[in-house]
Amino acid sequence: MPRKDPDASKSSFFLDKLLDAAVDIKQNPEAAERVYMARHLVQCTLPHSDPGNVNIWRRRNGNVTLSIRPHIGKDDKALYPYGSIPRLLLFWMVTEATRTKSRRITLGDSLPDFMREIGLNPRNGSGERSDVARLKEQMTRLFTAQINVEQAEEAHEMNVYMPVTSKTEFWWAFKTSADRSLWDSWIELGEDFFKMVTASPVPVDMRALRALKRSPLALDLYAWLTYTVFAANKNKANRIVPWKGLHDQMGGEYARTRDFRSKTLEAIKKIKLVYPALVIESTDEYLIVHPAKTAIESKE
DNA sequence: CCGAAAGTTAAGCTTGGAAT
DNA sequence: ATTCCAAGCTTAACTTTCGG
Repeated sequence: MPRKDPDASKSSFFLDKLLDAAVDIKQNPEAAERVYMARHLVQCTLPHSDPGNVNIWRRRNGNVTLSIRPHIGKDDKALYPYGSIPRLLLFWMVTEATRTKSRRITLGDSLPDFMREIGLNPRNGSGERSDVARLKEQMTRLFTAQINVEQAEEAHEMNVYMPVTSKTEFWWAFKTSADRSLWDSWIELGEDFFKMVTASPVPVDMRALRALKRSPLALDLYAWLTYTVFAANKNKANRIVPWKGLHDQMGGEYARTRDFRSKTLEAIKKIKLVYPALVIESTDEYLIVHPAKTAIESKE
């Protein structure tokens, strides 16, 4: 009873999931699963793919520069966090830090539960390409990295160098399913990193993250748009953002801003499915974000 | 602007072996 | 024999470049 039917079922599993999430979010706005991202990390973002063995990695947004100093592995290779997994981890870390107001964050006692919580699938094998293996790799890369924020104004310059974590303890018992618990695995966020991420958290909907998680660009844009709408509402005015500037802060590595622009507009189409209240205008030079309902109903 | 091509990453499927 | 994993394989998506 073979699963044949190349065309019908093939259409697009991923698109189905996106549409399911879109319907759910539209029909059940009150069921939002509120998670947070830090404002600074919304404005400057992580690499999409492995930058390879380079010394440092930078993103600039106006006079704020975010850089990442990677952990150096045994063979002297730079190990950057990249792709969607460290982004999902950051959403989780910021959310837990905000919720508990504590630098120490526990991972719970079950690895599969933890994975589901951050939007990964614990049951897709354990090979090199599985979520478990990639999660473990990206956890190491993210937790051992140092994130720096450099703020330069006319007569004033402020630099903060923040190790993401100061201490970690993991109990990976991967061998058999009975051992698949994290016991009391925990991480302790670096002091300054903790201050930064809890200073001004931006609330987003976990359901949207799960739907967009295949695209680092879409994840970044969704969080950024949520924040930008919030800022537009606050000023009661449209936010007018030059494509060039947006490209600098989250552009992946597109050589031409116009390529970045067209890919971003495609990603925004998907984001509008999970954030239907968005009102966006686009010109050759600018992306214009209108005041609108925020991605999440404000707390009562 | 549009679409094709090339290179990465994500996700599902298959297989083989160990444990029950 | 059946179940459960680990590992490998294949295909779908995504990112980036480039030329018409």
